[in-house]
Amino acid sequence: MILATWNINSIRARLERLLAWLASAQPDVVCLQEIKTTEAKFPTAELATAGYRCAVLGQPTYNGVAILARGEIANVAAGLGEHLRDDQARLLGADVLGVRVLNVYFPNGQEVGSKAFEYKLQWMLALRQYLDARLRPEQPVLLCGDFNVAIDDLDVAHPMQWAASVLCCPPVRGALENIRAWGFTDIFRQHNPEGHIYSWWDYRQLGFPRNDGLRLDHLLASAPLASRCRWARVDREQRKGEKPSDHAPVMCEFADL
DNA sequence: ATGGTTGCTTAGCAA
Repeated sequence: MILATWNINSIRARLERLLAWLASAQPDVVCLQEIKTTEAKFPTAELATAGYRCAVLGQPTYNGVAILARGEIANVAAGLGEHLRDDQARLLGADVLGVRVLNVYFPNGQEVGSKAFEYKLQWMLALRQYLDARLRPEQPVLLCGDFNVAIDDLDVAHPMQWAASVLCCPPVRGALENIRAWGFTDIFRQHNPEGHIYSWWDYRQLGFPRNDGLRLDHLLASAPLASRCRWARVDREQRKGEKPSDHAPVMCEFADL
């Protein structure tokens, strides 16, 4: 099974690119973030024609996540439930090919010390509580999406410039370690231990041409799933050309699924 | 320190 996670930064602005990429990359499962639209305006028909079923958690203008799959999508669950009650569309869980897939779009946090930053830390703590309450690390679980966190300095082209930012600062990295400690392996890092492979480049300041990027989009797998991972890579081609998202897809393959 | 770019929605916010 080939799975991808991609912050597409508006699915309606990127639909033609998405359809062309699905046809060439041939993923079985795709987790999208920042679809920036509602269920009603989601291009369900176009994706069905391309061979994908969709589970969508939408919101006007901001956020929004969706899971696309060639097979059945079952037991769809939206949000963090009792662990964090709000109206931001940031988490969608579903069973796909025997895997519990959790598609996440973490809050960015804007500035350290801001209300948005406090919300980010609260959201991350609630995610750990959600995992504790609903799932077991002995199950095949994949937590993937845009985490808005660079796990360590191997995920950052210029670590000094970002050390104090909402993407890298110690409280945020600590909150991510708390989530990882539930029972996840960073399967991308496992297969790319040298680091310095990025998934996001700012639109400004020639971020991509300079490869001034960060790895913010992650694939975290529980042990029984991590052991099946054959490879993981970033599809940098999708950051090139006309009107790219500021993120590239991160992909992996699992054996025997 | 600020601004640089993009998308949604149409001025300002979020990233």
